[in-house]
Amino acid sequence: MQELLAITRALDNAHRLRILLSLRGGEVCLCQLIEVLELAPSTVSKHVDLLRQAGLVEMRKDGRWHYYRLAGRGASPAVRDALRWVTRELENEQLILADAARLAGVCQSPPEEWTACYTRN
Amino acid sequence: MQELLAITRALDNAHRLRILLSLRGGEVCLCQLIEVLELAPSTVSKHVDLLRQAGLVEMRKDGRWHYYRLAGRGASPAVRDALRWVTRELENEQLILADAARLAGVCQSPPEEWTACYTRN
DNA sequence: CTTATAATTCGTCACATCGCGAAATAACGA
DNA sequence: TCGTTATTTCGCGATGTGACGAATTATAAG
Repeated sequence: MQELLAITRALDNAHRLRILLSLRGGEVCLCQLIEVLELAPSTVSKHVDLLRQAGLVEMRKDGRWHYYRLAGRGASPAVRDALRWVTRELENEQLILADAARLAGVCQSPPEEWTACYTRN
Repeated sequence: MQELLAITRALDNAHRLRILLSLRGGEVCLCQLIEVLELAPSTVSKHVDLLRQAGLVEMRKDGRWHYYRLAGRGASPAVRDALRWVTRELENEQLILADAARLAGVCQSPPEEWTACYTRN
């Protein structure tokens, strides 16, 4: 019960759903998610942490950057079903398609070549 | 997106999950759910209303009694997947089994033959 | 060592949620 | 009609959530 509630709680927020759908294509670092969602860094950090607590997302640190990805083979059935469910439901949503387009722009160049996250506008 | 959020919001509460699992076997009226959950009538009423708004349960009025059941053939894919998901995840939970046992006791006799809901203790 | 950048933690504020009891509503029965 | 029972609505209080900015930490670059 606790595991399922952690998952439903994590899924009960539009921004967190958008994060999950943004991770369909593979790893994305936090600063890229900030760009996509247009939220404060601290806010996005808390969102991904909640997704991680629910087991929906995994993290990898590479220097300054923290890369997030959808939970993989090791995930529980509850998590895998949840990810399939939300992906199937939302992948054709207008907002999700727009996020994907924006993310594609942000991912043109790797973060090393960016100008700074917070100083850009 | 709005439909999915209504569902995840409805699923993000232990009492509402217990209500859904209590409806696996068919129609149950509100006063029986009150017995199972041991919550105030107004509280349970609000919970089932939220489940109904999300499309997860349907209602039928029969005199004084309001009978609730899981959404059926007419339900959207999102709803049907959600119900399959939570049912599969929880049907073997300790608490859910206990609820089922209590509900079986409450359903021995139809509500017409009960002593009053709120005067019993 | 100093600076800059990515990310997190912390404190705060506005607002939503969940529980309850009291009161209102609906429907049956005497 | 009047009382009883089932349900809903309303208002309240305690608690949780989601947003932000400021301060802190970690790592890389100069």
